[in-house]
Amino acid sequence: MIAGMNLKQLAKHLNLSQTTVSRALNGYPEVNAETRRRVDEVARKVGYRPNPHAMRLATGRSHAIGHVLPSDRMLLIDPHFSDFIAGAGDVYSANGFDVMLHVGGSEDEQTVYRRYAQSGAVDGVVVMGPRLNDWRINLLTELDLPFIVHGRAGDAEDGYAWLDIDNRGAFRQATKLLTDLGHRRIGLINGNEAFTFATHRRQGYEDSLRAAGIDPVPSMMTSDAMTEENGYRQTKRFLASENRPSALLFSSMLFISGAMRAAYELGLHIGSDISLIAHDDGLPFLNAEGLVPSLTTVRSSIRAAGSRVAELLIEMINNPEAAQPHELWTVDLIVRGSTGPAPRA
Amino acid sequence: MIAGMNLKQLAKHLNLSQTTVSRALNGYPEVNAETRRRVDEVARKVGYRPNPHAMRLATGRSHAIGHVLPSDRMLLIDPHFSDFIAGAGDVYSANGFDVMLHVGGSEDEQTVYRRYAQSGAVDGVVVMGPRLNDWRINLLTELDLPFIVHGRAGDAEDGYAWLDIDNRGAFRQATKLLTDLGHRRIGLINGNEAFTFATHRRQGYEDSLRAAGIDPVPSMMTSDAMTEENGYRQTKRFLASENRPSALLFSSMLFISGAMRAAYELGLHIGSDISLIAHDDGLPFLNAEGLVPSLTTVRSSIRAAGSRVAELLIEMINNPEAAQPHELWTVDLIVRGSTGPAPRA
DNA sequence: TAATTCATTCAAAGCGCTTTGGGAAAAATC
DNA sequence: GATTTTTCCCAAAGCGCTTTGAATGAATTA
Repeated sequence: MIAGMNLKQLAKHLNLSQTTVSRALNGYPEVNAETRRRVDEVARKVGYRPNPHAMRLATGRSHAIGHVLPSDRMLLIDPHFSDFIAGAGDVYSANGFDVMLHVGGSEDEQTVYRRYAQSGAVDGVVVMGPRLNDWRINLLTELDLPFIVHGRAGDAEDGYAWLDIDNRGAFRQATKLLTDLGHRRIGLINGNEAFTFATHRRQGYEDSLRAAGIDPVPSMMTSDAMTEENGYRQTKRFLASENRPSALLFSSMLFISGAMRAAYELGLHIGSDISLIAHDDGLPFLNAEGLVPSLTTVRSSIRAAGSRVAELLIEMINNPEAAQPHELWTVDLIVRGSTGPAPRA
Repeated sequence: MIAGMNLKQLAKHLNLSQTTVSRALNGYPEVNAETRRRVDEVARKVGYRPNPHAMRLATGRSHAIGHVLPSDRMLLIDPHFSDFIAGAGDVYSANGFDVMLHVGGSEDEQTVYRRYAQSGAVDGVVVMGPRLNDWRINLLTELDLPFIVHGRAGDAEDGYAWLDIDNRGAFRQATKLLTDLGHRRIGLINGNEAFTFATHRRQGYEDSLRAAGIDPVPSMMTSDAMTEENGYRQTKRFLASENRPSALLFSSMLFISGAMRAAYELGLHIGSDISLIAHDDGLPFLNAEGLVPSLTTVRSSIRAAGSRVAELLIEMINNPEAAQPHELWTVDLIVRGSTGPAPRA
């Protein structure tokens, strides 16, 4: 294990040219099997590591993936992000990719993308938390920087790569469970509907209401940052209103503890007086099954999505000709103890 | 705005040598004021951006900071991390630094650090979630890679740069508040004590118990992953035990909603039957003030710590001769509604 | 006026890698 | 046996920047 060993030295050490060593190391065919073996062996023995900057300069490829998080968009700098990146990170490093993270700062988000594209600082980027007709998609397309969207940016689903969960279907299922149980007044405590995932969830909710002959009304829906406090406040508001809902649907587990507190405070029994369903991203510190009563959820691991998004992006980078991937993941409804038949009026 | 403009072209465009242009752009003194002005102007006009890889290769400096997160150490891949990085990220990008994030993957953590050091992939690293006598400190010192620890690794506080909050003092204060209020049976629901922050908190708790003439006993302490579920379980266990504590101290807000649920379930009134204090890292989705009753906390923003850690590290990188920074932040005790006098036995 | 110094600028040599364009020996073809 | 291919390897150019070592003319000093 020699510290600052570089190609030149390694080549001299082997009595070979840099060219041959480089080729041997990078798996090019025009090198004798025995030579390659020797090179590999010695390289390993001396702990040779190509200098990444030199490699990048020479190849123009950075072996890095960009994640850009605006700091004003607080909703992303949140636990969902770390779980997503935990999933993606595994795949990145398994494939020799680094993550370039850019958070907030003075430089405007658009400039960051332009810089990435022009300088080749990253080989691709992941777009998280897309909004309706997100401008990033146009920009990145124009810049010709490979990217994949976690989620979708609206109705036009072609023209860019994405992986999304079926939020609409999930909330359709969840709502249907409730209507099937006889609930007629069902409140939706949604995330910020500037994000498409939230509007999709509302649509699913409305779909099933209509299918059950119920008119969706705005007074039964809220759209807000996903925090414990909002969960508490909105739940309390709903449950304290006259003609209160008998069931509530939440866009995030982050709402739930607040919601449960509100129910406790009002002396309502969860699962009978009031039914609760939440979307569960599988955040490790918030376990739906461990709640009392255990929580009925529509569940899809955001971490798994992170891994898969990473895989797809790397494939796109390695094979730019291939078709843009589009993956829509179905979401499982897991019925647990927090849902029950609608109480008789 | 010309796309692929490089130094050579820019120099030709200006009728100057690359040398002069480079120097002008980088603020070296040996260039005429008027020339510099011209260079700056034209560079801006054509949108010239130096190729970072070339820059890195030439200077050996990467302008990047490494954050390495082992995926097995789940406690770090959690909301605390994203808030920390949100704070740090602002500072990084304001100073032209990128974040290299490495999460899990097959490559072992030590190898990643070695690679970073040898290849100059990063100019420095941030060590998060230190344990007692954390091996990373020795390794990084040996590798001569600038680093700063968020937290401390044990008793020897010299020999490495760190920024920590006064966890011991914080829990001393919190515990003292409780003993002053007459509480004698105080439970500690701590994070995993493999991490130094948690042991420091226990020490603070024990300090104040002793000061009040109370013997700390293991049966009044737990040490566990900071999840909602553990908060619920441990609280319930404590409160259901005979001779139950009249006050509980929590190492994280993540425990709290679970704890409050447990109290509600047992019909205990928070703030009178049972007093609660938690450490509050200022996670945006979990607001102590918004709870009902509002929660007494010891509070220190992890996001602010992130910014400051970033600043310090950048200073260290820019000025390697300077003394290693050590910052110990005091923590504020904020008394709110969840604490009250001990109930008469 | 001659000898120094200063202020600017430049050409050229790296940084450590990949890749192009040969080239010599060995193997295959005629 | 002569010619063509193949196999394997190399020298050198290039990626886009920084930095060293000189060179020029102007300004200063003696």
